[in-house]
Amino acid sequence: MKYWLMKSEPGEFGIDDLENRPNQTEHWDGVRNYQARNMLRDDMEVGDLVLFYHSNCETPGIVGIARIARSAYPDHTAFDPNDKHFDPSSKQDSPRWFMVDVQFVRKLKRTIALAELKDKLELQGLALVRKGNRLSIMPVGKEMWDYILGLE
DNA sequence: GCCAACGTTGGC
DNA sequence: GCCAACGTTGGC
Repeated sequence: MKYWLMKSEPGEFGIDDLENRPNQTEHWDGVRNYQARNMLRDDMEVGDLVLFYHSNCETPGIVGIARIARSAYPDHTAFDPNDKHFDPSSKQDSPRWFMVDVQFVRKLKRTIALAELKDKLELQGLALVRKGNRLSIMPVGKEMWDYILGLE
């Protein structure tokens, strides 16, 4: 089993939104970055666990845990001209973009803020804390996973 | 709202 | 293939 971190803007789709979805499950659409896509498409498997991260908000940080409920399949929002993630170069018979389904597991007791994570020597290898990092999906090693949840 | 960092596009 | 211009991400 693998571990991940996925970013979302709570104003768009936050941990509370996931918790309140039917089945507490939602597809994770809109990934439009090749590096993130490749990991999502090639490496994410059902049962993998995810740190749910809130970005672009008052206190950016990790707020909950989710699990992968379905592995990659074509991101249909890329086919829809009315969707803000529309990409005319993604075709039905050769999709460029993919998504997975993510299921709510639990919220953390508190937000583990980015500012706090940045201070930890143990996490210096994590892409999240590197300056200028913009990757919205990234792998998290088991040791870092355990360490981060130990901060809760 | 500002702006640094980064990715993508397209002219050459 | 280079690189300037532009768009986006996301912390602050």
